[in-house]
Amino acid sequence: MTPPESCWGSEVIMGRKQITSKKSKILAKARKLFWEKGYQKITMRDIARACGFEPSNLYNYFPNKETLLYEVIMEEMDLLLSSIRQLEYDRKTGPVEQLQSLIRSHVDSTLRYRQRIGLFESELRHFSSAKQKMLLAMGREYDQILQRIIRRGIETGDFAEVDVKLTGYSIASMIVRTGLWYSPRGRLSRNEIADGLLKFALHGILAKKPE
Amino acid sequence: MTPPESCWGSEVIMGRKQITSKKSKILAKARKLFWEKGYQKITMRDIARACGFEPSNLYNYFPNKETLLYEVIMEEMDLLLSSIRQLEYDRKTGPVEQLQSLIRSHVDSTLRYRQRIGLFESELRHFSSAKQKMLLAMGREYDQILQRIIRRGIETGDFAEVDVKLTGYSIASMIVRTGLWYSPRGRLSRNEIADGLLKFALHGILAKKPE
Amino acid sequence: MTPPESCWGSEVIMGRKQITSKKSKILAKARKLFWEKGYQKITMRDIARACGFEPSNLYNYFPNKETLLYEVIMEEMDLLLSSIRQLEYDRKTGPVEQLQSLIRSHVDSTLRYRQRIGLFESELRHFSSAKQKMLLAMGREYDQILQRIIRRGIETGDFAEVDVKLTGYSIASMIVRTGLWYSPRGRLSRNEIADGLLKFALHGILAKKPE
Amino acid sequence: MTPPESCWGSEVIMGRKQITSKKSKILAKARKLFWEKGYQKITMRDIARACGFEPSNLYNYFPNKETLLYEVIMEEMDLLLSSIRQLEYDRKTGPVEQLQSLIRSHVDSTLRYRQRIGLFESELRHFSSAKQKMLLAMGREYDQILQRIIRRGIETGDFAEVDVKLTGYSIASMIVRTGLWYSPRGRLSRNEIADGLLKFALHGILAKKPE
DNA sequence: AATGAATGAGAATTCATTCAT
DNA sequence: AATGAATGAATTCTCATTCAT
Repeated sequence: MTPPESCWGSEVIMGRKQITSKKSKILAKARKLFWEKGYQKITMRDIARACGFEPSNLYNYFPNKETLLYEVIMEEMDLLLSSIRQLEYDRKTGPVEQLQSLIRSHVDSTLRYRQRIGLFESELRHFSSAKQKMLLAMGREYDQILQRIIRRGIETGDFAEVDVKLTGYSIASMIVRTGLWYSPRGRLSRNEIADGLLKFALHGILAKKPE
Repeated sequence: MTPPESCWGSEVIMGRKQITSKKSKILAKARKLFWEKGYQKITMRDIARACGFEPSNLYNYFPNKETLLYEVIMEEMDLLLSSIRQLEYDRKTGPVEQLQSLIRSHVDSTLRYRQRIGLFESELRHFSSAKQKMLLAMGREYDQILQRIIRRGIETGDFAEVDVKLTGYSIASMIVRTGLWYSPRGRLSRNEIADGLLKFALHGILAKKPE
Repeated sequence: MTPPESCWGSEVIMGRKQITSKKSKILAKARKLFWEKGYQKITMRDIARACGFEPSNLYNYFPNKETLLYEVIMEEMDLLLSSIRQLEYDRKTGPVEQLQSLIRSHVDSTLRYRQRIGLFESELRHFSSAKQKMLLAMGREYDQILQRIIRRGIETGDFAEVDVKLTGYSIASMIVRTGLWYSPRGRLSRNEIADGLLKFALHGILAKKPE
Repeated sequence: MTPPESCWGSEVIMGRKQITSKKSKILAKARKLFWEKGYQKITMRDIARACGFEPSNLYNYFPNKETLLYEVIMEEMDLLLSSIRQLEYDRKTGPVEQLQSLIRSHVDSTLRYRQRIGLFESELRHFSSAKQKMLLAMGREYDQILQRIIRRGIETGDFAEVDVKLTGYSIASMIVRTGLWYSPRGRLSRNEIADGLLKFALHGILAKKPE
């Protein structure tokens, strides 16, 4: 899975398109259901029914339920990471713009499917340790990218001397949990949310006291 | 629920048979387990074993597993709310101090039991609608208190004209998710975390440009 | 229990009145519940609650649930039998009047508590064989009395030469199942039902062809 | 439900996979057990064992135990009704013959499986109200047919002016409860029972007084 | 006479999964 | 690729009952 360069890679490239395209259809249905109700509450039957066939057929595509969840999460993380990886080595744009870019990508990724938080965090313990490692690695990569941006900002003098980790976690947390209250028909659009979060992350809440 | 004087009050009162003591012992065990592994993964047998008796005995105290979870969450929310409710009507201390106080209470409440996020959010749908309403009401009360502090800060000119809701949610999110990475033996103490979050919430990440 | 002569005997006679009176209060509550919902659906807790105390206390009066049912049934059968036993040896009244008397007693006994049939028949297999024997004996006694009336009627020439058993069972069946549809506020009173059944049992449904 | 031609019809039809055959085998086993011991005493394990597989497999055919019972009863009622429905519109045969026909059908239906009364009546409250309605409707249909025969008999002058409902219920009751005492090796055959009941229903018990 | 705590046996049901076809 | 039949392990929950007090 998870080709290094592009999140689209794996399924479009090759000859046996159909298998993979079927797989990704299942993944899409499963993703939706997992987000809506949570991994544990969704049964293989639910997923199969959503796909229009019988549960046993799922096992022609995925060895078990856990793997299904694993691939759902991987695909998502992959998507997110591939959209922010570039920031790491991009020396042209300043830290503020980088942060803005990361927040936008992450907000988008988060709010595309919403309704639940923690598909990642709260189900992590279901996985075999090999898969846990993979997932944690991707989580860490995200954290690294964000922290690197912060660190660079401090170096350039754009950012204050904050606790890098704490700040990184805080920013990520603000973003992830937008999924809890966001509604497509709500007061704020995704972009407005992203901008609002950026503003808060940059300036905090305090009024600028005029000297 | 909310005992009038102290959060420990109700069960310490002596004379009669400390009605709650057995129930609250069970709740304590259940709380620990739920936080550690998540509601779904914990069985009634697990809880009973932790209590030193057989599963069926649990049903002498709680009509079902859901109610057990409900009471665990209620107790926690109750504790948190009772420690920040006062802030609402406190006109003596300024918004910054109020925010500080709220963050400290919430961080403490969050990190007392840790290891899992979303015992509240992610399990909400298990509940009967009556219980959902109660829990949501408590969630809303928390939000109201936090937002009122922000609003007041804007009125007094201490805070900038931020989006009150978005900011409130963001602050809460930062706090709640500290549970994911906090470790009692980690680099940062609870107080340091609370202070770090406050600082970030107040000033954001941007360096103060000297005019 | 079940003293040979009178159905009132056991509890009124003696010194330790209170125990027995309490017992019979419990029996009364249990009877009502058993008739309403059936033996299996009624729990000891249901009965205890109806009596205003805790389940464990029931065991101070009855060794187990089965015995409770047993005594409920016995009391009822006893009542019915004691009101028809006399008919057997009564040579003064004719068979028609005897049949009338039996039907009235049985209809009354049946419709006092209604809503369910077969408290007797359908739960019979729950009992230990000793109790089964007792209950069957009482059932047989009822059958004997009814069949004796029929037989005597045939001898006197009042009744036609019917199959005694089949006819006896049929009459009893008609009576017992009135409980299924009888309502205190229905079109027919208990007496009208009893009279209707008697009339049907006597003349059948055929019109009298005038010769 | 009611197969058009014969009560065996639906499952014998070949070509496809005899969809019902497996279900109806289970129903047959379940029917036998329910009649023998009663709904409540029979466990899903009992039924599964009788079928030669594990309990969980039952749930591939019936969503729950209640539905199993429901289908057992429906099948039986259906069979009975389809054998007497025709009587309603048959103007050629007189009321006496119609009554005879109904009694025979019902006695047969009742004594095919015996040993218990009230699989219908006494378990009615287990059902969801939708199912209760269906079952009650079938019960009412039976009552209607029987009462219509009686009413017509009165109109033609064959029957006396009896209370139609009371008489209908009485006849049905006599029949239903034959199940309690009938034995295949007993003194009376099914036909003799049916004839005896008919005779009793027609003439009652009174001797014909010669004028 | 009454109760609270506890239990053990068992019940229905769920569900991921296997496997032959 | 797809399915129907079957399973086994687990899980929640029920309930009569016991027993010390």
